[in-house]
Amino acid sequence: MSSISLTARQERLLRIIETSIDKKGYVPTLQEMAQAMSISSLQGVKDHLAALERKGYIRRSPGRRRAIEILQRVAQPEGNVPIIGRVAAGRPLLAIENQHGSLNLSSEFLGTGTHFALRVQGDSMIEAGIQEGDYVIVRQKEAADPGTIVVARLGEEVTVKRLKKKGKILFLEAANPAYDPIPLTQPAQSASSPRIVGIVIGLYRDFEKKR
Amino acid sequence: MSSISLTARQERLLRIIETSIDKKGYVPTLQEMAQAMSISSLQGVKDHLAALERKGYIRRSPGRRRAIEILQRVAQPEGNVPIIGRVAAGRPLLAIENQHGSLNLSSEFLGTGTHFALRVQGDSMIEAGIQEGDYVIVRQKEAADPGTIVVARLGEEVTVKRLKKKGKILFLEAANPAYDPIPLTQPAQSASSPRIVGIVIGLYRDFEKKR
DNA sequence: GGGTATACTGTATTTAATTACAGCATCAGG
DNA sequence: CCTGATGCTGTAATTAAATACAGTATACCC
Repeated sequence: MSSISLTARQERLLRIIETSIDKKGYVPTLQEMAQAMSISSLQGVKDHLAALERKGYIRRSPGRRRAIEILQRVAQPEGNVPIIGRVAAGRPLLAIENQHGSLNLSSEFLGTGTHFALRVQGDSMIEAGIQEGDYVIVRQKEAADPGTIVVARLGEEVTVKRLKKKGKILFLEAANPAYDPIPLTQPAQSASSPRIVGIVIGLYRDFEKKR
Repeated sequence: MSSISLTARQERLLRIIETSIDKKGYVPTLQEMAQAMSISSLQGVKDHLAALERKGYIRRSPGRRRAIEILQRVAQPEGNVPIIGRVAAGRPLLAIENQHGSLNLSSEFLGTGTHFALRVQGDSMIEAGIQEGDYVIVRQKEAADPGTIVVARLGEEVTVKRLKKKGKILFLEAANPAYDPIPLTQPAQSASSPRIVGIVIGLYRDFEKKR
């Protein structure tokens, strides 16, 4: 899945082309790309395109107008949620380590913010209707309201829990009574203390292939 | 949501443009459209484009090449699942009456066939982890294997049930024991007898806005 | 039965957009 | 310190593709 890396300018150009296709439905002209890149000469754009083609990100049809096909995207298209295999415990943002594919949801379901999907392991949320193997759709956020189902990081582990408030202390509670609630210090006192990563806004279950 | 209807030829041209954008990422030329439509003159294509623009389906930028923006699609893009409000009891295929939006899923989750999404009403499948308000993703099919969760039509009603086999007779069984199993005659004897509409291949739950 | 929309054929013209050519500056690697 | 890649400027030439113009035929509506 890894591929030849792009320079900053090359990546910017590819993003410009991707955006135009997503928003308008057609490929921009060299002139438009030059303007968007603040380049006064078309040759500069051509050079970047040649580099993108050489690196396997696009395919051009020489001579023909508007004929740039994108083979490999750099930006996620709108509504595309990456499915994450493992979540790294780096601070302050999550590093998306293994991307196991993607789920596409209409933006009316997503709302604003950065989203990712996570495969649920274990049965800790079975009473909330979340089963093992389900994909939870998560919006990245460091804070949440009590009652919300959140994704939290506990050391190296990432779990799905319900946020509860007892008195003035917030707890991460599993829907399964076999698990003990975990107190949440807020703001987090150390790098290793429990931390909210995001809130669960959706769930997808695949009845066919339980991969 | 209703719009000015297209003639057969106009609709075909719009589909050709949509397909090119979906598959290649760019708009076809008039020459390519003419070839795909089996028209030898470009003027014929231009006339159709003018009609499509007049009816509000596309927007063109006069003089500029490749500049056709689609404002209203006729074909669902790949992976797009319409959310159905009501399912008409017409035979033999379902008539999609009210479209309440759409859900977009990567084709790796969908597989082949015609799909739609349905909002679950009632708690008849609560023990299978399907809750009221969930969207079930359905692949249209008239037959299913025992054990599968299916969508079936019972008179004017459409319900989600599990297909069970007892001896040689197939039953539609709710996961909730409060409901009685319904025997399924196969093949269906009359227009009003229970009929399988499709199989549930996925489920989406929205935790945010319970619309 | 005249007016308007659809659905084309065929050729000529124009131009939007790509390509070509000639150069220059910077930086990293061997 | 030479070589190759990146990252540009600027002008001229070329051409892919849209436009323009002139017709033809059918069908429907008032």
